Amino acid sequence: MDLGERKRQILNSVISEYIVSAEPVGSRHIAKNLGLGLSSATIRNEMADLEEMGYLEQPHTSAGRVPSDKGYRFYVNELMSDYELNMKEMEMLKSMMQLSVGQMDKVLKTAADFLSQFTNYTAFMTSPEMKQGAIKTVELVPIDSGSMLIILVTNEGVMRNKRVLLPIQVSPEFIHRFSDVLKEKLSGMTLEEINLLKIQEIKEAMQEHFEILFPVIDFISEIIDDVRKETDVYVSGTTNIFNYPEYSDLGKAREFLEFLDDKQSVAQALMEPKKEEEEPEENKSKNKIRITIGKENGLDVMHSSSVVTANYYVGDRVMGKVGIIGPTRMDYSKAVAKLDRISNYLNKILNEFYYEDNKE
Amino acid sequence: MDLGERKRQILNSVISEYIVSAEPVGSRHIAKNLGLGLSSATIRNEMADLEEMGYLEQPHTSAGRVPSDKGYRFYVNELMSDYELNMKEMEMLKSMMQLSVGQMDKVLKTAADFLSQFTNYTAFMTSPEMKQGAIKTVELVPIDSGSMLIILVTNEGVMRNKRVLLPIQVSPEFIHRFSDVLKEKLSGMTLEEINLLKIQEIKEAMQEHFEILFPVIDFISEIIDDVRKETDVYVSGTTNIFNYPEYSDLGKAREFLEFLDDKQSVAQALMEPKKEEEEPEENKSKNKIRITIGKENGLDVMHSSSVVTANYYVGDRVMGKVGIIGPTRMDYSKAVAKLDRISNYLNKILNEFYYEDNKE
DNA sequence: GTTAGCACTCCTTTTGGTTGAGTGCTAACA
DNA sequence: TGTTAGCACTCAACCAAAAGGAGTGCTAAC
Repeated sequence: MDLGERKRQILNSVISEYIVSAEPVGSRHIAKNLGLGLSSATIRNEMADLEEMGYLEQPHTSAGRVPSDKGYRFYVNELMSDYELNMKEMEMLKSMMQLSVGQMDKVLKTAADFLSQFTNYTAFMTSPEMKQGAIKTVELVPIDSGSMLIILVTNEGVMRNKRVLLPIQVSPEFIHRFSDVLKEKLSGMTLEEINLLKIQEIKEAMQEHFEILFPVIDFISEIIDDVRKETDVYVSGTTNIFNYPEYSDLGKAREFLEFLDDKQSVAQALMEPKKEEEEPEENKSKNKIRITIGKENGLDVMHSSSVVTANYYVGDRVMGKVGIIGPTRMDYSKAVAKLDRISNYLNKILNEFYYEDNKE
Repeated sequence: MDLGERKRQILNSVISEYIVSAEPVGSRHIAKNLGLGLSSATIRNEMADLEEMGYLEQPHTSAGRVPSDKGYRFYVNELMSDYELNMKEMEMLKSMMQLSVGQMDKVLKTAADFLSQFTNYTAFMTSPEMKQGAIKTVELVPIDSGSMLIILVTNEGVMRNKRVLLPIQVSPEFIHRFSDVLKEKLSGMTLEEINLLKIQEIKEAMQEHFEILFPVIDFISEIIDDVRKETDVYVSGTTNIFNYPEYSDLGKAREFLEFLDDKQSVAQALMEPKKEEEEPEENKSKNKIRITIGKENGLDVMHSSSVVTANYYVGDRVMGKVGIIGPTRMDYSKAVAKLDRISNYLNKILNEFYYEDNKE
């Protein structure tokens, strides 16, 4: 259904205005603001039409109009213009780029922290998913006579370690030998590929102290399993929601913060639009940035919030998502622009630093 | 200054009542509630005295009385009775004890999460401080031709790792050899003890590829430094504050949540009463549980909150603090009892599992 | 098709009065 | 001298009514 130029302009104007003011916008305001020499009465008629079509809503009879989810959708897909970062924002961005790179988790967390400060919304970051769960390398490190450390580096550069109490006393030298055996036998394997045959192979190679093999295998599979199903979500800048009048009701704020505190459900909310193929093409914005508006989010708590996400990569494998959560009355244009910059930069760092792992 | 039995009883009654009701308590209520056959008028006189002495306050002329910080202090030190966990609470505690032990961070985080659920206040946990910063063991693990992992286990069982890009190509075998050298030379050392002589020793032992020594030393000191000054605080159950009317004002809630979000200042707030010796003995409760009430906390934001902390140990070295933060109108008796149980249990786990590291 | 005019709606804010819990003080009582 | 009944007073909290104002829909004229 096409809208006609004038209706588009009016809709655009209403939404843009509402995004900054958070107050229902009236016909008079639009009439003045919009350059067209139209009277408020004309605008009023058009707005009534837009409401009938579902793009606008009226909180009550004698109030101005407010965009509906459908209105925002249209705005995002058709009306919104690209936002250009201003000088100050460029400066901020630069300051982020000077952050040092260390462990991957830290890079990701720092990026999320920055994102929340930069956009003034709540930012999130899902931790790398280990889809295939292949082992890059395993290492055993003796700590003392009774315990050792298992270190496991996966395909995607994720690292985990776990301390294991030894069922029997073995020498450090033995642990080193054992470590070498494991490394040789398990490197490149996925969890599925570690079967009885493989275990037999390892057993033969280690010659003695078989008793410690099973606990080790146990721990390895546990670790991989952990990492694999770990729906870890890091959320930053939760208190930013206090900047927006939509959360000025204590109940609302509470509900939302409790939701954000429950990593489990945040993860769920973010994972939801996984049915990528079913989703209409128009819901995607350029550069793989995806916007989910209001009720498009499954969870009830999210019905008056929007989510803007981007993926991050190592090589060309999707590792996880970065994004922001804010009220549906979000400045989508700015949000997209900022997230775009940051995710690009993040990809750059990750690939410079971790790409090695995924070569070959 | 002694109070006399009756005043003590009345003060106790007022505070106990206020802790559950959060409403200013009036003379009439106390007259009825307290078994003594006194009229409200008498109570009124006594309460006026208590106010004059600074134990009680009046929000406004025609309201009941509310305890002051001084009142709470007196209550905590002199009046409060030990709280006995009831059946349901015992059950909960048991369920916590079944949690599996894995990496130390996780144990600590889980304990904090549990603590917040158990007490219904906000819980915190400071990460292990590495006071001496001695190296337990160092291990280098080749990842690929261009990089390796440095793993460092400290005295207290804290583990860190960092990936290092290699300035030159070296064989995995070399890295192993190098690893053995480092382990031999550095185990048990503190950062201060790694001096030029030591470095020379290592250099001699490694024979070739000296170029990679310095980056490694660099990283080691960086890691130790990181760990040492890392004022990491983990906060759990922030949204619990919504259960208490003192935060039912949006501004208050916001202020407090923003404070909790800023790990830096939380750390500061918790570290403050470090001048242990100066502190009057009475501020300490039995079993090393420390209570800081209202304005006793340095930071402004904390002026209407109280903090209850305990230390946790490995061996008999203090590793960090666990505790809870709540309104000054906190149920101190319950809070102390619960924290006591949990910190004891935590110590048990930590010592069973990590004590090895600190033997010898 | 556009617009001026006007009655109408309904939220928001203000105002003022009422209620009730609780106090301090005084005077009488044991 | 300590305790108590009585009473005037204070002040937050609640409620209802009134005023204000932004914005609409509709009608009639341009």
